[in-house]
Amino acid sequence: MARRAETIELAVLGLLHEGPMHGYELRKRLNLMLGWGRVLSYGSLYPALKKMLRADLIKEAVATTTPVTRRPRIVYEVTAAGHSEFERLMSEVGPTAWEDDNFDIRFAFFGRTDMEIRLRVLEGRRTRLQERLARVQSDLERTQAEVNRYAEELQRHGVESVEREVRWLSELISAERGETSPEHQASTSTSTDQ
Amino acid sequence: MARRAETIELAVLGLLHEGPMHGYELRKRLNLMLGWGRVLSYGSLYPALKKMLRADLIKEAVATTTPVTRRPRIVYEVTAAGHSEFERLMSEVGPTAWEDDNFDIRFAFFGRTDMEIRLRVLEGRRTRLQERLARVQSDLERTQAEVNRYAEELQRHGVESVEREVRWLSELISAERGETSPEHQASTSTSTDQ
DNA sequence: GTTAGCATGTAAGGAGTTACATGATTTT
DNA sequence: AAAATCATGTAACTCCTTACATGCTAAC
Repeated sequence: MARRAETIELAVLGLLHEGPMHGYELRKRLNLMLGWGRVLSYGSLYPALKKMLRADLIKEAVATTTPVTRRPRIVYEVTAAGHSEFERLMSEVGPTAWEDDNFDIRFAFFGRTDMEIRLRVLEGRRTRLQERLARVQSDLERTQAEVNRYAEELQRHGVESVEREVRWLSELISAERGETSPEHQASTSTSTDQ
Repeated sequence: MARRAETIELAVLGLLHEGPMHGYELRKRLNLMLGWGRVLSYGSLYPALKKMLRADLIKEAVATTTPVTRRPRIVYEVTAAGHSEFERLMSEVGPTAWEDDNFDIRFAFFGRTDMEIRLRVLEGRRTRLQERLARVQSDLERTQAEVNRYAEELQRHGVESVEREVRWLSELISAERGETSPEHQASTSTSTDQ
């Protein structure tokens, strides 16, 4: 269960919000968006689209810009029900929102949620990562395992990566709180730890 | 297929090399080792152990240190065949060795391979990540997608993370080559796939 | 004219999680 | 005494990837 089915649903709904799209394009955009790891396969996307069609979350539409010469492509757009579903999914706060695979796609569509939700999700994720760090720390203490040089280096790099993400989240959180205007730049060098 | 079956096999073989262990402990050690993401469930580990038993890669052994009072635990140790299999898996160079999920566990057991193999795997992974960066770069150029602020920030953070891992790999490669200088050079050539 | 990319699907199968079952031992 | 953790499994189910199948279109 690398990604829960809901994640791809949310992603499709979110992307389709930008305008009608067909499957192939949807896949490209998705892989660009969260392509830091596995890519989504057609065998996964097309059935998902069919399922969403049946659930009336999306509907087929005519590709207006398609020249007559081109093979007719099936273009999807969001229905009213799909829009509600998107809103519902995006306003979820709780583990599902900040677990590894779900967080990214939610974050990408943060522009369409309230700041209150954004803050809760960002803080939730940060807490999650900090718990993870604490757990590894305590596990390491009680395990007298003869760790070799490489395993140790891997551990160190892992910890550093997570700590880095925690700092990133902290910066985003203070940015959210600091500026009420949505026009601020996120890449400030505020070194607010945690 | 978050992790290919071979990965858990390699991990078990590698851990068992440190001495006999039972399932529960194996799982804990494994999750500590690569716990930056999903944890391995029992429903996954125990069947894998059974399968490895049948394949004669591991065998049950008596838990020598178990007090009589304790419930007898099934302790596994590596067979000769298991040892060969470990060697075989560890000397693989090629995509399977440097894909996301496989790389970590291989790296953790680097202490038990030749430097030649280590260098090839490290370089292979670095090339992989660099290709990924290049691909995202070029995809971004040809996509005029109206990326919102948050999606952009996510992208930026992703790129930075990968770039960071590339630097890490470069440092490790230099270290392997005996160049103990903390600074890494951009020199590289070997990217031959296999 | 042939390769590469566009475009849409289906079927089989693998891998692994969740939930279920059960019970011992240690810690609070 | 209760709660946590140790300890070992199985069955059902979900999700996803791989491989297959098909055909168009742009570029070289």
